[in-house]
Amino acid sequence: MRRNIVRPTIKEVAAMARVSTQTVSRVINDSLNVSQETRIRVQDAIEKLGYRPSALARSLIRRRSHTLGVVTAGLNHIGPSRTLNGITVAAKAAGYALLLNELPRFDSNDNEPIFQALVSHHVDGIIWAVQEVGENRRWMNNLALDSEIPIVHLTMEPRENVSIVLIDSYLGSCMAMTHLLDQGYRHIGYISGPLAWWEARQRMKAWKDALEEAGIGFHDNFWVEGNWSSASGARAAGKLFEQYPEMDSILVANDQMALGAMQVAHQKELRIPEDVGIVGFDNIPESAFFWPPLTTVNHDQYNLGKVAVEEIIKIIESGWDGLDPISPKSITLEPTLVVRDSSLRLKVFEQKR
Amino acid sequence: MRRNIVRPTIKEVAAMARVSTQTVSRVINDSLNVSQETRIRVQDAIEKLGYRPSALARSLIRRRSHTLGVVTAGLNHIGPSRTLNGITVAAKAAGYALLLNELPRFDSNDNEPIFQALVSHHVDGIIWAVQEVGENRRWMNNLALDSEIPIVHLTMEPRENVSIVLIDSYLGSCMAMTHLLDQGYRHIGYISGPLAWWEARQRMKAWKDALEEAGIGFHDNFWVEGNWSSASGARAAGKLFEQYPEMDSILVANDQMALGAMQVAHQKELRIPEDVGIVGFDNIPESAFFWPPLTTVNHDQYNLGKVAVEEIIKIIESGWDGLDPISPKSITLEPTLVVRDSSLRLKVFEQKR
DNA sequence: TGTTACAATGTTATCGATAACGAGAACGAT
DNA sequence: ATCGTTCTCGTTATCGATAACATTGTAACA
Repeated sequence: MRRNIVRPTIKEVAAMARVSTQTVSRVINDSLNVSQETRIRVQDAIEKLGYRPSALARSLIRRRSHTLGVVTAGLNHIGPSRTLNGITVAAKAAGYALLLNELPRFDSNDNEPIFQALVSHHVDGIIWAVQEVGENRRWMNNLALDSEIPIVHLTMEPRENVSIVLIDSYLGSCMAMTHLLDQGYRHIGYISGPLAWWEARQRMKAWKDALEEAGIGFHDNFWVEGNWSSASGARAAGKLFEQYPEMDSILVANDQMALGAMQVAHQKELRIPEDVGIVGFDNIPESAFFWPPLTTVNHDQYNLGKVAVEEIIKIIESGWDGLDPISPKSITLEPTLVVRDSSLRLKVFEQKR
Repeated sequence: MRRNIVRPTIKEVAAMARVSTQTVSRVINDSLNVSQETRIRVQDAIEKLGYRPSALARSLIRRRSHTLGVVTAGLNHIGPSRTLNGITVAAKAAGYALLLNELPRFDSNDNEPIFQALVSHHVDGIIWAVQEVGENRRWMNNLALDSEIPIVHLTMEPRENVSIVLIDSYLGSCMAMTHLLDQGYRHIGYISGPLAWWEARQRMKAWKDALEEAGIGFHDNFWVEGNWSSASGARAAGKLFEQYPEMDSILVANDQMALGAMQVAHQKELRIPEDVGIVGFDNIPESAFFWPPLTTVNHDQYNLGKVAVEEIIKIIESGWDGLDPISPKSITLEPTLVVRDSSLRLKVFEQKR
């Protein structure tokens, strides 16, 4: 019953225009060697039938799909979905379709099936938009390096012979620390993301290094590990206030945990930023409306996705045009610091004077 | 230089196993009529060559792609991406691939190109995961109704002969209003989403109806229109406090705007919930950690996506198996109310006693 | 013993397009 | 008049697989 109305194929167009399918193909591909007369006849037929070429058939014969595979994880979090947003926009601008895959967990390492699925769809390139967590890059050793299909990875530790795009989290944390020290905070606690995450380790290392450099030194009581969620941020803050009573500020590895920490501070009737300064990381849109507004490191995940697409398309098209192959490299994007009230202790003091 | 390592095809497997390609095809498709001996020889060859069938070639000959087109918008917002999350999980469970498309704006109506692109990729079905906003469903009149390809729409006004999955926002607002009235609030202001959105109109209508029903009545001073952002929520709350001084509570059409409203309340040194109760909508994960924690309507967008996929697969497979076609219908999911401190005025009064 | 049935396999056509090659016409050069 | 070019268009092979049909061999049955 269904499928009465079948999409017209190139054959029907050819029949209607009384030419061969090859000539129709020439018309839709803007080949020069078609007479004006014939071209118009074919275009009329196309118009009348509502014909659109099949991307599938084209991909097969041209051995080029103009499709990118995207592998992501945790789309229920805002970070990965902002990156995906950047990917969709850049892909559309470049005329590529996207085949989307989401891993069940961030640290999933059983990725050969996904890889195979993408290959079987003849994608021209793959964007592996999954953070490096635990052992979730081990599959690369067996598989991808000798693969003929280009891959760009997001947010993983730079390696030889791999294309990577990432945001410099270490730098972001440094900027946050400089700011806190400038504001006169000296007892700066830290709430980390899960240390299985490469990026969490980067962010934490910068905090530690900055403490050492400032001559403050480091102690295990100064920090607690969370799991990125607001709930874990709240728990971590609770522990920190207990184990580090002199603490006058907290650097937090993401905004959600910072929100949890702020809630705890409110419950303890501590004033932010006078009694405790708070700085987050990521600059989620809501953070400007936390109470008080949160100082945070702006981490442009949209742009991360966009740059990754641009890079992989460069790689694909260079290979296709027979140009010199682009050698794999890491591209590092820089974060910026967004200063808001949650850490502006000096401003409050001034106002009180 | 690149593409030395070409994927093996069924022909190479056939050659290595000394059988016809048809027999290889039988083996990979678990056909019964293959001798044990041959089957093993073929499987060995497959193994040795690392052969995987081409999804592209299969889609073409089988006239079935096992691919769904997904059209979304605003992936930088958490709502759409949670829905997408549900879509990816359900699609993977059912063995379908996803072709992703993101509209440049929520109210984009120039959708024929996107539709054509999906059709040209031979998707088996389309999930139109874009809210109904402004005129963004007008394209359906021209195009989709006589199309042979099944479509499921998310969150749009129920219509005849269209498959729709939606969450009952009207009901959600009603639940919120009942709760506020129970808590003794009588001057309930409203911050709406942009009224070009069908869902925003639903949410608002329930507020209005509940006011009338409670005998409180309605005045234009009682509400302000926002644009879903926290910033607009803050602006709206500012206006409301001015134009509606007796206001003792605000129902807000989403959590982000509620956050903005709470910030304004803090700035005015109003106590929440004693001086002003606040209820949001959506239950974003952060809302449990606002200060105070936000009462809100839980809107399961993950499930929305999941149900949509299950529904479209039912439709696709019924058509494919020649079963009775499933007639288009609306599926309505129910929200729930999550009560937290921002609206619990009675509890605070009790504690003070 | 011939007929039938079925299991196991191969051959050819097909999905919807393009690549590769070829052929006729028009034209100018020799 | 012959030849080579160029333009226009058609024919055949191909991408990587499966559908549809054909063929062979063997066991079972009348």
